[in-house]
Amino acid sequence: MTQTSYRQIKDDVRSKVANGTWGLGQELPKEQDMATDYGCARATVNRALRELAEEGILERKRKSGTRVRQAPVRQARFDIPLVRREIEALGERYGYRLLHREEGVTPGWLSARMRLETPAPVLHLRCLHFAGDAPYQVEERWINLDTLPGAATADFTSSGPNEWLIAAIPFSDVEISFSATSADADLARDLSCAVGDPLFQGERSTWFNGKPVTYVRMVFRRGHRMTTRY
Amino acid sequence: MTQTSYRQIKDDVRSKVANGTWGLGQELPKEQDMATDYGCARATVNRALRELAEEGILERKRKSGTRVRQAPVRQARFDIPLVRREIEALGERYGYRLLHREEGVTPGWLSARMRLETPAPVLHLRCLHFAGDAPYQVEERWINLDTLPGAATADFTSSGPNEWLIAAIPFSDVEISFSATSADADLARDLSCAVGDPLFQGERSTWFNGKPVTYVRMVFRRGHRMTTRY
DNA sequence: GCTCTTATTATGTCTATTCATATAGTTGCC
DNA sequence: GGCAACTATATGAATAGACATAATAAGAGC
Repeated sequence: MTQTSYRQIKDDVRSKVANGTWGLGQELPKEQDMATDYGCARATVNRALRELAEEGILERKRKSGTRVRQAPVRQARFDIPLVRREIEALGERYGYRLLHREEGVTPGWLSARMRLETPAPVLHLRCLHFAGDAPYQVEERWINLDTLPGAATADFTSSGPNEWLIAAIPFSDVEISFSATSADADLARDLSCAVGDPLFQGERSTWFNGKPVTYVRMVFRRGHRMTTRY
Repeated sequence: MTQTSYRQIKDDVRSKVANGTWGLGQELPKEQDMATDYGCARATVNRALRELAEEGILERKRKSGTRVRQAPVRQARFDIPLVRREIEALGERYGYRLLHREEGVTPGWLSARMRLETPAPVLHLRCLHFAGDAPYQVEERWINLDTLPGAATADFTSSGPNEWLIAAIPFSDVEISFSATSADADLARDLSCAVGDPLFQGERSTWFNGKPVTYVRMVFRRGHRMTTRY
């Protein structure tokens, strides 16, 4: 191959940063010079450097140039798939069960999470996702019936609300957060663990054009880890 | 402005997906057509769509075209800054204390985490990071002295190993994972919480050219959450 | 010395064109 | 029908050239 790929340049720059040829905070040659060195167009170098900057490795500023980031504010990317896929990716059989279903109005803490001014009618569901025969995740979900009245009549006994929601409504804003919690009596029973066991949990709120759609709390089985590499 | 920016196109496509104009799995017009519609070059549309695909909103395949992703395997990006920055970003005064320092060899579990064949000499540090006067994070770190002999003589009493490491060695491979743990007696004392409290923890291993550099376990104060929006 | 203005410059983006590459569809053979 | 070979096509990527923009550096005026 005679053409220089932006990938080659990325790899080259990355390794030069990794092996210390270009130390922290050091300024790189300007795009035009690198382009001449690599024997390619400036646009090609530009793309390579731009992507590396997005990955958090470089820092770029107009006029002042490109330099290696001082403090690696590196951002880790985690894939947040559907539970079903997550379990099937583990090579396990996916199973689902609806534990509880109830209509009501948003309690105070939920109104806050959903950024609601006044309480709204909600459908509350508690479901269990299995990996093989073992419980994998407890999903506790609230769906705003003002935004999605159809949820009241939907059947969640054989498949989870996630699948239904995806088909029912798009979303424009999402907030995800992860934290630790400990197993209360219900969680201990559903996830077959001991009361007080530390559990990893995720919470996600979604909005559509400013209107709250749903809030979900996903509590994973004991020992769950969310991992990424780069 | 008469020129069409790839940002405008991104926003437009994003909103069309968000408001349901283009439903899940639906195929978008081909690049060339969109370019004519927007009155811009195909490269501009290409950049917009490429970036949206990278964000997990679209799915692209040569010849078959571009479509809205069916299952939002959306990837959440979390910024993993230095603790110091994290705390200062909260508007709190950053504080640091070294709790423990010890040289030894890698125990079995650590060899596994570092993917070591045979045990290696390590420096073990336990540090505490403060937000204001309150403990914020316990950092338990092991540094491979085979890779970084200089760590043995470094002074970690006034500033954390992270700062030192960043200046001392670049890294090429990183593995991060998050999970839940519960407070043992030591953690309870250092983080001023009760024994058994659920705590959010992160672990990070780094390698440089295949050689293990360091492993760190960061246990956050009670109630810590890692959040992202998009 | 100090502030304001101006010129310079590196990155940011867009265009138009070209070639590369994966792959869905079609064709043709058995 | 089933399978291999071929073709058409949408995206992927590179090039050269142009202009935009932010920010530094230099200069003017006080």
